[in-house]
Amino acid sequence: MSASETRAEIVTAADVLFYRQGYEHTSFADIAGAVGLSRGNFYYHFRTKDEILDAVIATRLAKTQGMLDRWEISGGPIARIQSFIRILAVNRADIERYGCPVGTLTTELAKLGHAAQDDANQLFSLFRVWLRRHFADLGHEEEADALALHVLARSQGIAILANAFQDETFIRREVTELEEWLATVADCQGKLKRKSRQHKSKRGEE
Amino acid sequence: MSASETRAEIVTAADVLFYRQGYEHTSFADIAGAVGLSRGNFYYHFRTKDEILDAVIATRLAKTQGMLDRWEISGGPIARIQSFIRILAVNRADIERYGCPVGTLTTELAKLGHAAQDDANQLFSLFRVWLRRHFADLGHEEEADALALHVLARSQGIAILANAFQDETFIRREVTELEEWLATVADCQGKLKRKSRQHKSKRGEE
DNA sequence: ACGAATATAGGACGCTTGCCCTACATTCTC
DNA sequence: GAGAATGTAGGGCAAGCGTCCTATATTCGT
Repeated sequence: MSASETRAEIVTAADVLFYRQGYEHTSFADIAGAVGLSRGNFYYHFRTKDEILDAVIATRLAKTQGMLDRWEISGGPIARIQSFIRILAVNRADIERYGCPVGTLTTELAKLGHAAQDDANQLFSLFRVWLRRHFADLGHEEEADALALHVLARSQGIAILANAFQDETFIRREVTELEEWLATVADCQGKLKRKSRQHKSKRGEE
Repeated sequence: MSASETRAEIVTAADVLFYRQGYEHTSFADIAGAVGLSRGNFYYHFRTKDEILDAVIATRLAKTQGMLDRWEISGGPIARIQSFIRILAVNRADIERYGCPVGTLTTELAKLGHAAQDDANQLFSLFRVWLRRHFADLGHEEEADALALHVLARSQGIAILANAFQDETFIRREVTELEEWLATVADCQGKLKRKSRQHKSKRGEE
């Protein structure tokens, strides 16, 4: 098997293991075993555990960016922000069992004081600037960043409690509430727009 | 030094270390070193690491209960719920550095599949039923639990992002928003009560 | 077809972990 | 003040960790 294929397999396996068991609690042997490799061969592809973590974070960043791009091909800012909110409902089962992949990783790395902490935070930043842009498109230029952080925080909180209490109806209810909140924010924008016509009208909604 | 004193010192040291470094990342030697004990002596007081964790959780439960009781000696339900919300502001520095003690512990134990997971969740439950009771006192009997979980989730989300981004103004802003939200919930109760003596009232907020 | 590059296997290192034991010091009891 | 209970120290265990090395397969360019 080609080196890049094996490497990709390792990263994929490490990705899911880091998610389910945590970074520190996952050993070289765990990953090697999951891929079906010897530890020696493993070392041929990754010299240190940190290297694997870097690779995992890199692919997560790429996959996340891809997802955000996909959300952008159709619909307006409201629909796009909704797509974000709905990950909670879509990935409900995983979140109940393992929590949010982004939140749990950054939390763990923060406690470990790990060097890759900043890289992991980039995952949050990816969502943050994406959401911020769409809130700005809704006419909330000034509070765009605060709104983005607000949505992120709400999602993270939902994930944590869903994980702790394994409560499906809780997730559904909170997602609905968050969508209602978004609607009021979007509505507020409508009023503002009617007052003072925004400069760039690159909307596509309503 | 008496056995119970040493034991208490160990638990205190373990408590803060588990909070700052995480449970798994904290070793016997770390705790023993923090208290200034030999590993041998340590074993005299605690045979296993799980035993220490249980003791730590127990004291956290007791301390939390004590705090909730203290919040109850004065003020009405609104002020009490506000007390809860304000822990975020009060413990701002620690939360930025180490996250929420409850949230990070339950998250970690969930990933580890640790036996004490349920005990740690009791910490959440403590807050949950306490908040629920006070929301019920506000006239929101039916949605009391949902409202309690909502506040809990919001707090957790704020803690996570504050920890990731180390952003002080973010915490302050979100705390203010959460307090405003509480005011609308409380306000809604006032109207409802005037209308139909605090019963059969759906839809609490907004 | 053959040497070179690539890929895999398995063992071994030094260290740390949680855990356990035994020997010594201290304190308390009578 | 002798002896029992309590507390402390330090060493040592097997297992697992991340890391590294070397020997062997496999693939590939020419």
